[in-house]
Amino acid sequence: MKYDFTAIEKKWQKFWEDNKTYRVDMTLLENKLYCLVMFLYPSADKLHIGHWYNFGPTDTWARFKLLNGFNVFEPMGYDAFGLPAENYAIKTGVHPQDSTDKNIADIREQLKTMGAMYDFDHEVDTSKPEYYRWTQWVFLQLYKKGLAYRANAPVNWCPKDQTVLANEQVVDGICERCGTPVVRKAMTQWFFRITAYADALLEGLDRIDWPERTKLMQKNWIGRSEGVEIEFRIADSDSRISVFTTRPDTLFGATYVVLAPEHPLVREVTTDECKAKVNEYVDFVAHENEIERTSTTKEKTGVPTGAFAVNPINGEKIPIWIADYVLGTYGTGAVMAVPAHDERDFEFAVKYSLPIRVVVQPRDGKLKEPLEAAFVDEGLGVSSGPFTGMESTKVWDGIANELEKKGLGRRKVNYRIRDWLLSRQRYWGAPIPIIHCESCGEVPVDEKDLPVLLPYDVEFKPTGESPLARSEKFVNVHCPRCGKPAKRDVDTMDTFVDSSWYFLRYMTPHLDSAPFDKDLVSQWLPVDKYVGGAEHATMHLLYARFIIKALKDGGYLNFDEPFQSLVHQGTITNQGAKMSKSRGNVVNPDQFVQKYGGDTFRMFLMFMGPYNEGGDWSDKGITGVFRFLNRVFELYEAEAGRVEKSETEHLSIKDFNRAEQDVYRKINQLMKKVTEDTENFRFNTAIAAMMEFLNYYTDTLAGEQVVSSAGSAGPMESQAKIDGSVKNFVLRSFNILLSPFAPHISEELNVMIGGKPSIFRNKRWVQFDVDAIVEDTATVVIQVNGKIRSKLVVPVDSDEQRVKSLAAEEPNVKKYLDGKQIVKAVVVRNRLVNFVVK
RNA sequence: GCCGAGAUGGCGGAACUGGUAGACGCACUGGACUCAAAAUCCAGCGAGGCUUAACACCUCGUGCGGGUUCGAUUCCCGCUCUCGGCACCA
Repeated sequence: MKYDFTAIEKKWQKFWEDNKTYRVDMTLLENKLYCLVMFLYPSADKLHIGHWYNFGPTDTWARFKLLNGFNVFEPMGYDAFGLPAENYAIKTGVHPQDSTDKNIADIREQLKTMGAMYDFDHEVDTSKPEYYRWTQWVFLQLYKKGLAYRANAPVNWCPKDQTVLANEQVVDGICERCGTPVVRKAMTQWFFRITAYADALLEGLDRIDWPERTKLMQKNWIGRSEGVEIEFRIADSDSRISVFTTRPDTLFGATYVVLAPEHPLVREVTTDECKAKVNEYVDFVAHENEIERTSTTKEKTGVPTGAFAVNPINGEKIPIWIADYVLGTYGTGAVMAVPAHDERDFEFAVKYSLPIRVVVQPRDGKLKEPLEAAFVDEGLGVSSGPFTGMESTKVWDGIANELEKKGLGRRKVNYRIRDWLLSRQRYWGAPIPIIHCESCGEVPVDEKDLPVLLPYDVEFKPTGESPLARSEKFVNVHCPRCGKPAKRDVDTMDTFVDSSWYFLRYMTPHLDSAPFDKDLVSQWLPVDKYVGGAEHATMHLLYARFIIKALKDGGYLNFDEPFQSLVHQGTITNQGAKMSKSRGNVVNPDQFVQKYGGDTFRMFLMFMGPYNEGGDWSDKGITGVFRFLNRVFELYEAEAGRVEKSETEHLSIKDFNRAEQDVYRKINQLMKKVTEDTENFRFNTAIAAMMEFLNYYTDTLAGEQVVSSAGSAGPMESQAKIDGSVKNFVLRSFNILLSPFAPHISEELNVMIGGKPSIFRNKRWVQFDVDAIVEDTATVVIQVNGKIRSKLVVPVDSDEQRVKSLAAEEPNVKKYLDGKQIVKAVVVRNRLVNFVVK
């Protein structure tokens, strides 16, 4: 019989479903293990290779842990709100809810062909009222704690599409959909105060097992910097300009002050003579679009205001400029410029002939003046009043102390991270549960009145305002506080809010009385292993950490880091580009499942290379995995009749002949290798080792055939003959090793050799025999002056002197030693001998 | 520009703490089976040289240039290129 993967896979998928094989008893907490993949966006493209690459190997790992006795919970769900469904609706008129529901139904069927351990009774769907009701609840908890607020803020606006864009839709300052440059437009928006958690988010990184580069990305994104906020008095005025600097040690070198063009003091300080130029410039900057404004390659521009500021450390009067290289949104929106020690100030000062004054010299030598570039390192203070001659760090503290004493400055920590703008002027999302009342102002919807239902019948074509604003039924309500007519907030929430807490909902997806079961969540969380793409490093992974911390502070959770251990699968590209529908290079996994089966396909994805590296897609090589499974199937089919069909098999190692010892050692080595590799997501090498073993084992059996058919007596026969008990052991062990990788075929093989289904109910991983792994011979490499001249097979741990003299006797070694003087001989036990000769 | 990761045969990739580079697989070549093909099986497969009766043997070889070491894909210094992130954050 041939390996009929289609029949086998169908059969076992049905078996698993009928027997609820993967149902998890949530109340069994011993050895609990929460294995999570980032849930999926149910697009019309359905599952692509990238999903399989994320989910398949993770399922292998989860099965491996299950067989090792863990009570593994591996759920799947749908991040169903979001822009693509809405854009699709705008284009085709199909309502997002209809297309989403259909996509989910299709995708669920596709998921089943993968053979993963999902219990579909635990699915979550963020677009269903039973879910988003609680997303709104999350919003209200943050609102109650003052962590959600409304403010006027610039948003990304596409003038062509007449719509607000999410940050993810703006690629290099261009609207992802139509290619028009995005402009900034001020609108009143909702924010989460993630900045209040900046330090907590940094601190938590030290406690979690995440890829270092991801932690570093978050660290950089948060961008904590310690500095001093310094007050510059404005000459002939009572006003002051506050600047933030991380280099107060260079304060003596400040030769001008720069305000951001949108700084509130600009109008106040500008002198009459400069007014025209300044207004013109402010206007010019306001019309720059996002790319122009933030481009680092663009030449800096600016104009003087005519006013002067007084340096608080030495009373010097220095000019105040405005320039586009100072951001209104960071620090105080104003900087002190120290051209000698800051690259940007240097560039600007050179362009506008502003003075450049060196106040830090390198410890070894002097800077050549005029400077060719800013000297930004630390060193020794010069021309710095009482601080001259001191180390930069000393000057830093000295000046900071001095300013604090005089009340002209204070130490301050600034962050690069901004508050999370979460409102979207879009339809397909969870409505923000706020009511605006003329007399009461902002009124949160009462929790018992949740969910605020998203109306189905809404015109969602973009016009620049939120589609919900056009639904009178939705908008017009009575104020819950005073009863007067009021209006609902018409914005919806960023889908990253939905995905910031979904993993709490999986335990009890249909719970009606609360967002999650506090007891279950406190016992199953944090997630033990989270697997998903690195592209979420500074978005979803940061947002979720923040929401969890906020909920913990609200008293709802007993942990503050949601994902204890994180793994990123690599990205699968196609011809070097990310797969996406717009590029038309998406590869559909179904064709491979049809041609080779789900087992082969998921195994091939694991065999391609290191899991965290991904790579460019090519189906070259899938035949190798397919052949492997075919050969495995044939081996079991051929051997099934010849092995003992009992599960309790005691091996009497003492009686092993040479061939049996070899086989036993190799299978034990394999157990160790596959166990360690799978644990650490090194699937490719685990599979290679299984292939290697299969090659070895079929060769061995072939040798046995030759000997027995020849019928010759003597030592050869006794060496090659392998007892049924050993074969039985090999087949059982090998199948267990294979089962997390190719679950369908393994269930089938298990039955063929007399096992009871299901492997994943029996939960028995292999236990390797430590003593059996050790080789009894070693190949020692013999080098002369580091070049390999011969090899020697010796018993393990042979006497060094003996190995050395044996080595020297090797003909090809002797050749190189003759007539030379042996200066030294390096002997590494069981590995090599290196003669150093002159 | 800054931060991070990486570069190994025709291709994907192996190589434990510095110790046989190229495991495993693909592709390719030759052979067996077949009327033929597919599938399968066997053998070969980094480059070059020498001897080819054969086993061997020799030189070079892990992006480039140096260094440390008896010995470097592995460690150090300096480059080049590729990928990912950030984008004037003072």
